[in-house]
Amino acid sequence: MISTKGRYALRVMIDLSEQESGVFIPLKDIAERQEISKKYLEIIVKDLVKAKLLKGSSGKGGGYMLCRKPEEYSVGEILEASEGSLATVACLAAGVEECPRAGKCKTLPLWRELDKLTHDFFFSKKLSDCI
Amino acid sequence: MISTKGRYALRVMIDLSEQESGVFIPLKDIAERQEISKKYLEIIVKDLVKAKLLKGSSGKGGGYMLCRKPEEYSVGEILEASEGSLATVACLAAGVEECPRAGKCKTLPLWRELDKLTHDFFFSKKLSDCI
DNA sequence: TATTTGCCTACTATGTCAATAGGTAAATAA
DNA sequence: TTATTTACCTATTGACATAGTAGGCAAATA
Repeated sequence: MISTKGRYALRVMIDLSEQESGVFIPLKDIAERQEISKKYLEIIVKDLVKAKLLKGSSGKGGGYMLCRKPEEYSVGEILEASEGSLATVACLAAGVEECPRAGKCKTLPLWRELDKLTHDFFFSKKLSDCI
Repeated sequence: MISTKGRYALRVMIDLSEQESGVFIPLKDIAERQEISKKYLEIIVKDLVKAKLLKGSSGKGGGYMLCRKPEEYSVGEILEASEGSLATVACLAAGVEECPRAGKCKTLPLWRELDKLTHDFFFSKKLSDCI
């Protein structure tokens, strides 16, 4: 289940794609257009900046700006930056030591298949496909 | 993210598929084979019984039994019975009033597409495919 | 009647989600 | 220089879900 963090992150990125490129857009404006609390968005854009998907500038005339063109972002990397992991089951999340039952687990192949399906979906989809 | 409830439910159903059909299998045996706490499994099989995927019988010689042949169960109905909903985003969960932004939401088509993708995956996959 | 099994209610510890609150730092314009 | 605007930082909170545990009652069989 994709949480509000991931969904809002995607909406922020889409919102920025629709604004004039090359200028910093204040978070306040994005929050108003998207009808999302600015305070909460601060948390979300922080992750996006950390992942180098956005850059921010303080002070008057500041705000946030895309680092690349919309067609150069995959939806997957945006969601991964905000959600942390897109794994569909805990056993397949990155940085988790392998389950001792993995060898005999009858369900693992199913989860791997699902994981690949959603991963391919998210990473083939571009931000520009959402405008 | 599929939780332990759904994952364990599937393992119980697979386990039963591998036992002699037509006889009741005690939950204690399933719990030992699957290395899952019997107490926790009680909660899980209760949902499966309620959804008519399993039938239970009390007393000596009792236990749980499949209601149909393994090829007649989809993985989707098993997961839905234990997880409650397989919706990938809150906005698409059953019984939720439509978001007021639905008409102009740029992300909704993406979530619908994802939801269809996973739904089709889960419901085309049969229990017999997991043995 | 004893034993085995399912079935029922209640409880709990931990963590995540979805925010809110209240500041500091940086940049610009008057 | 000063006021204003903006990002950026840490901390806190209430509600809920997750992943179980505990202890018993009811039913069926040997």
